Amino acid sequence: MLTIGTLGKKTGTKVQTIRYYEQIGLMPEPGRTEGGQRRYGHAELDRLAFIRHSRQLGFSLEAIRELLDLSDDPDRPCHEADSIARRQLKQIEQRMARLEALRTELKRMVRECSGGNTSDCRVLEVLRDHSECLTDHEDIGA
Amino acid sequence: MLTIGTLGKKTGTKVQTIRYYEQIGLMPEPGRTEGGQRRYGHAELDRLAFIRHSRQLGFSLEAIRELLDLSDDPDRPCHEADSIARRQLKQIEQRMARLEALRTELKRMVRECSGGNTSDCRVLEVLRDHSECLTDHEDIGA
DNA sequence: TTTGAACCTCTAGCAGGTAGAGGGTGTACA
DNA sequence: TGTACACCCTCTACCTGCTAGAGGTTCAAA
Repeated sequence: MLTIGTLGKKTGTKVQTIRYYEQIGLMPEPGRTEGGQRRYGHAELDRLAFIRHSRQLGFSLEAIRELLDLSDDPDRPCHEADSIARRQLKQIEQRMARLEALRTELKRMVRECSGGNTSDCRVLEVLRDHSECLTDHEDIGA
Repeated sequence: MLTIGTLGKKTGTKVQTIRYYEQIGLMPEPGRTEGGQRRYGHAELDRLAFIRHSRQLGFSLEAIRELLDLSDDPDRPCHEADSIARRQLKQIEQRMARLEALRTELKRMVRECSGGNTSDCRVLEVLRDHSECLTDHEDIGA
């Protein structure tokens, strides 16, 4: 039987985060000692490892919830899991494209910096003048 | 004199967001009509455009606060603004590298999906088994 | 003058946690 | 058996960067 702290160490998760996952129903309510402390078994360790790995791949908690539901039911067809993963891949590719555009603009800004005073700083100037901006950024999220 | 709605349209900012920027001290308290409605001039329009453009380049509100302080003082040396921009560029390059690694792993997952049942789904299997994971993801942020 | 779009404040909510207060538990060691 | 102290508990509030809605007021065109 594992304490919450041990579980946290084994999976690289903060104790508070494990309790948070329990609160939102992603982790089950574990058994308790007489004194009320949580004790976990292997099933919970596996489940938490699954969650953490999925988070590291950028899946949202909602997507992970779906994936966990799927993996609880071995007879459901695989394409649902596959399509969640594809969706995730697409999101990541979109984010990368966006970051690529930002990188180009920032590089240009930095390259053109004169090293003088802020009054003729290229960085500030570029930020002030949106019309020089080549990229169209619809939304701001990372 | 511009209403808050007009300012919002000109800069692509929601009205609530402008009020939020005022609340956190990023935008100044503007003049008001007798009835209490906000009215803006050109200085505020420029300032908001600066903020929005910086946000679109991924700068945090704190970084923008620094940049605005710098640009308010034309005699300060430029290298502070330059280093904020370089920091931002670095962050973006780190994020891109991270996303690149995730993309590789997700692509592998999706490619290997059998199309059968979840019981032998490659996607779920990979998520369950962290040891197959080639990348080391320190933190999860986007 | 009337209509109705746009404005006002205030509070609460989103993701995905993190931090701290104030107190209880479990166990190793003497 | 006592005691130290690391770890656990709940609860609440905070973080970023907004967004939504309730309930009410103002402005400007027709």
